[in-house]
Amino acid sequence: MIDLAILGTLREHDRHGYDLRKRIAERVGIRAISFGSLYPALSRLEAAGAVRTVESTARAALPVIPMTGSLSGEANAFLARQRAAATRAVAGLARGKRVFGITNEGESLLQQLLVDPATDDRDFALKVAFCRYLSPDRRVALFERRRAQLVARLAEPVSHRGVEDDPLDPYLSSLRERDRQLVVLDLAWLDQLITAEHSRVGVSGSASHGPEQEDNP
Amino acid sequence: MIDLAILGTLREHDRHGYDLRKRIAERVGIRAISFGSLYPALSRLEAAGAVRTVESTARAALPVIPMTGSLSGEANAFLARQRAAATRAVAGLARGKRVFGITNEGESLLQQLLVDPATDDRDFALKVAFCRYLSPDRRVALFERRRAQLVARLAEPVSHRGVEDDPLDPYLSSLRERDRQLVVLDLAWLDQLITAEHSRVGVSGSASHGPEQEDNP
DNA sequence: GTCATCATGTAAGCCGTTACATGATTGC
DNA sequence: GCAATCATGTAACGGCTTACATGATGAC
Repeated sequence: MIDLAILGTLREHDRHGYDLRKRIAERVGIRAISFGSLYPALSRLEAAGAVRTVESTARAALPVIPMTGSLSGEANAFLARQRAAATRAVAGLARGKRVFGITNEGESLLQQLLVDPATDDRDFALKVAFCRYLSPDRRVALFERRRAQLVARLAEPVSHRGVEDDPLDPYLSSLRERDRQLVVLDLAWLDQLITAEHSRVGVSGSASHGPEQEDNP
Repeated sequence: MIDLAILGTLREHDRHGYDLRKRIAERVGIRAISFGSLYPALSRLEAAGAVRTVESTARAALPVIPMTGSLSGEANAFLARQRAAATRAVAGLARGKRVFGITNEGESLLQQLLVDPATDDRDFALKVAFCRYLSPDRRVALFERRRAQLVARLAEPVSHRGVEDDPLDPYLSSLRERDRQLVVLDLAWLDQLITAEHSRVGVSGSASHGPEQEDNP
C-alpha cells in the first residue's frame, strides 16, 4: 500500500523522503503517511532493488572504498552505501539528504501492485491515483473488475437482512441504506471512468473489437 | 473499535463469543472480525470489569475454592475463574462455552466510546450502528459534530488543489471529485438523521432554542 | 547566534490479521 | 462412530502510528 504510493509518486520523478510525503498527501488526497513508516519503507524498497539513491549529501568521514573491480559497479556501490549508512546510524553521525529514484525493477513492481486483484478493496482509490501508468487495456480491466465486485455486493445483501425475527432499528437501516448508496455512487463513478477510457481511444480506434487474439485463434 | 462492537452487541443481550461474531457481522454489515482479536478482547474487557461471564459450561476437574468470605463474592469468583482458565489453558484441557454479559461499568464504557470525538473518523459508522443506546441529545450532538467535520472538509480543498504548475491528470481529478461526492452523500445522510431525530421528539420539544447557556452569560 | 523548518531515522506500541491447536456437539 | 459445525483460544506476524532523537539549512 505504502509501496504503491511511493513507487507511483517516484515514477513521476525523483524525490527525497520528506518531499515524497508531502507530494503523496497533496496529490492522492490521503492524510500524510508517517515518517515512521515512510523511511523504513524506502529502505526496504531500496534493499529490494525497486528504488535507488540517486543523489546523497551524506558528508565525508565515510570510508572511501576503492573499486575492487570484480563486483558489478552498482552492487558494490550499493553495499558501500549500506555499510556507510549503518556506520552513521550507530555512531549517531550526520545523515545526508537522499534523493530516491525508481529502478526498472521498481517500475515492474509498480505494475504488479496496480494489477494485483487481492488488494482491490483496500487500495482501489490508490490504484486509480496511479493508473495512468497502466496500459489502457489493463486500466480498463482494473475498472471492470472492481465494477463486477461492487455489482456482486449490491446483489447479495437480501440474504442477511432479515435473518430471523428482529427488524433493524432506524439507525441500522439508515446505515445500510447509506452503504448501498456509497456502492451505487462508486458504480456510477466507475462507469464514467470506463466510458471515458473508451472514448479516449475513440470509436475510430483500431482496438474496438478483438485487438488481441484470444488464446484460441 | 472492537470494544464498541462487542459492548454494543452485548447490550442487546448476552451472547457467547462465536455467536457475538456472527451477530456483529450480520448487523453492522462489517466483514466478520477474527477470533484472534475477538477472544482476547473479551478477556481484556472482562479483566477491566466491562463484561462478565454469565454462564459457563467449563467442566469439572477445576479446583473448587471454598469462599473465604472476606472478599466480595463477585471478585472472589472472578479470580477463581481466571485461575481455572489459566490452569485449563496450560494443561490444554477442555474449555467450556462461555456466555458473556455487559456490566454497569461496561455500559458506561459503551457510552464513553460512543461519545468520544477522537474516534469519529474511523468509527463513525459503528457509532451510528449503536447510537440507539445514546440519549437523544447526545445522539444529535454526535451527528452534528460529524456534520461540522464534513462541512469543514468540503470547505478546504481549494488550498492544495493547484499547488504549483502541475494540473491533475484525469484520473486524479476524477478521484477528487468522487471523494467530494462521498462527503456530499454523507452530509445528506447526516441531515436526514438529524431531521428524523428532531421530528422524533417533535417540534414541541422544549430544547429548541438555547437549552444551555454559553460560557459568557 | 538562534529559531523555525527541513530532513532522516529508531523504538515502542496498537490493533488487527492469519495460521494453528484443541475440544464439544449434533446429525446421520 | 464419524463428519461437519460449533466453540475457544494461542502465537506469530503485518502495517501502520506516535514519540523520540538527531542533525542540516536558511532567515533574521
